Amino acid sequence: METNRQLGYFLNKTLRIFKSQINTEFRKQGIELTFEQFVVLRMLDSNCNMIQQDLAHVLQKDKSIIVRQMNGLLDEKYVDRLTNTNDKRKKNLTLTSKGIEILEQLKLISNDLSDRLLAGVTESEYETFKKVMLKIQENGVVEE
Amino acid sequence: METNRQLGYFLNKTLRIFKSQINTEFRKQGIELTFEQFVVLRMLDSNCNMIQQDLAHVLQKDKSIIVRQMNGLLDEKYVDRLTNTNDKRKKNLTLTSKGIEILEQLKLISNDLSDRLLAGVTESEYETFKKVMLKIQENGVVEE
DNA sequence: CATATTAGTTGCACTAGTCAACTAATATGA
DNA sequence: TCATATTAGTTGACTAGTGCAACTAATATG
Repeated sequence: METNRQLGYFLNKTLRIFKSQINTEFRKQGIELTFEQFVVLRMLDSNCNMIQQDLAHVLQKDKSIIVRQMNGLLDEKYVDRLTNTNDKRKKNLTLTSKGIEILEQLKLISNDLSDRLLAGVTESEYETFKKVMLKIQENGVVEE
Repeated sequence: METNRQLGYFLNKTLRIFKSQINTEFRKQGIELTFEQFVVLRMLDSNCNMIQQDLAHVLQKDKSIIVRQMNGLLDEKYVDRLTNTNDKRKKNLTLTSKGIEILEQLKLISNDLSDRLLAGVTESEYETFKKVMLKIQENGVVEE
């Protein structure tokens, strides 16, 4: 494979475009959430009873970041955080009905934006694109 | 194309892995530069006599961000910033020899990391991957 | 020549992320 | 059992990156 692939450069620029446009759309629709919080909400929607450590692990973030992002979501009552009765260290996270509701709106915005940004990209090209990113994520796991 | 592609999610997680690992490697080698500054240096290396607005436009960032990133590079004497004699509003940016030198080191780190993260990805898959990102960037251009 | 535009700069506010220290709860093993 | 280690969560201090608005200085435009 050739050198100077500029992997980081391409990823960086592409994500900045995505993030800035989705955040702009959130503001336009009066939604006071960030893209990162959207990712967390989506994660809680598809995985039941996650705790903060699970989120930190899946998203490959420091647990302190999760705490802070969660605080915002709790303040706005999008998420419930309940201490696990079997293990009082753990706090189970679940979406409230308000959270489920806003998530539907956020998904619509995200899907519309993705449609627009991926115009002209075939299904098979997108599959390859996703496959490469999953491979990078797999290769990027840091051994402890 | 299916909905719920999670374009942002994949991009976000992949880039976070890349950035955090390249910044760690920079620190390990005693390099006090960030990934973003590396991108800027690379850009100045391949495009002669850019001004800050050019950088802001190519990188799709606010011009104020460029000013601040440039200040750090100027302090460390990796870059020269000279007022254009024909148009005194503009400031031409060029790499110093120190800048060219460190850039070679940064490129090595970046290429090594990319090699590691892209292990198992074929040349043609990477080409498709890049093509999709370029398409997103093209579709993401905001009309003024 | 008045006005608009452009390039750069600065201040302010905020999100994201890193790191270290800390508490509380639970697990482990001599 | 009980000292010790580990785990989950929290907080504080710090830095990088970003976005926006206001501003200066220089140039372009009609």
